[in-house]
Amino acid sequence: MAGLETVAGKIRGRGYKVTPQRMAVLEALAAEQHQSMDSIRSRCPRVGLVTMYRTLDLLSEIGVVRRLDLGDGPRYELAEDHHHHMICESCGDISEFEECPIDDGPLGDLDFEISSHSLEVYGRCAVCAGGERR
Amino acid sequence: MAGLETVAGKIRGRGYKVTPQRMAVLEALAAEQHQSMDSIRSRCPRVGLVTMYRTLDLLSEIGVVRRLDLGDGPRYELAEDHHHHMICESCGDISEFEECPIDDGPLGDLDFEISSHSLEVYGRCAVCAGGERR
DNA sequence: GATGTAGTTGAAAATTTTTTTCGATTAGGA
DNA sequence: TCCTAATCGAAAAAAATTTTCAACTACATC
Ligand SMILES: [Zn+2]
Ligand SMILES: [Zn+2]
Ligand SMILES: [Zn+2]
Ligand SMILES: [Zn+2]
Repeated sequence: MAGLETVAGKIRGRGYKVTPQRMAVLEALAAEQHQSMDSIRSRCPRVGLVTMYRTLDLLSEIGVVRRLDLGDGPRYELAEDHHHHMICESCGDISEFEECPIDDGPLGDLDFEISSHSLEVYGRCAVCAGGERR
Repeated sequence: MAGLETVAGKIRGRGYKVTPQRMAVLEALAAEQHQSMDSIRSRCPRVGLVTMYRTLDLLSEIGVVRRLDLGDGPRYELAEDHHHHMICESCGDISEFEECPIDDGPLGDLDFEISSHSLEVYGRCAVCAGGERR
């Protein structure tokens, strides 16, 4: 995982200040991927709600954090490695996978300059799919 | 495009009633894909806000409508054909493409039972990319 | 066509989520 | 140590979504 030191440097590099609140949010994010606002908040009760919103905005802007829209409210995660999500519609579990069909085999001629993308698959996780043999 | 008659049948088939409000929302949706709540509402001013929310929920539930999360607020579109979206971060234009890397080449072993997926690409549309040769 | 009823509607109010204000506080350079 | 622009957060405002509940209506049945 990219040390928080590195992130601090990125923040300063952009002319922003490294504050205890920002570091607290980063640590909260480092504890677990794709957390909801409430989850993050409960991990750093000292950080005010407004600051929370602003911090997540700022971190997203400088590319350190990624905001996700997985169906229920917004979620956030550290934008370390590129990956995609599998959302279990049965138990709500969210897991990740690295394989990327977009990077692997480029799309045909879309006449569009792609800078990023997101891919989510919905269905049932291994546990919920139960013992049912494939 | 799947006639609205068909949809009416699907609504009745699920035990729901076909009301003027529901048909009005469907017609509004048929006018244009991926519309925001406001856009849909302006196309059927007679339908109350609460009914609007409930109708979109119901239509999503029976699979007639697809709710999209493309960055700005939620958007809705008729779930006719399978396709994906290209969102221009410069002008905000949203366009579609049929090519589907997930259906084409299945993902590796994910140990996950996929029932649906969504894929969005962000970047600059042809217009915004300007004359810049590839 | 008239009747009964469960499903539906929407105004108002309650909640929840996000943004704006603005005076007090602070990180970090000089 | 000083200074100042950046930041913080309580409070209020605004926006988005949901709940209530009494009146209304689609439609199956008679
Ligand atoms: Zn993730
Ligand atoms: Zn990818
Ligand atoms: Zn679309
Ligand atoms: Zn697809």
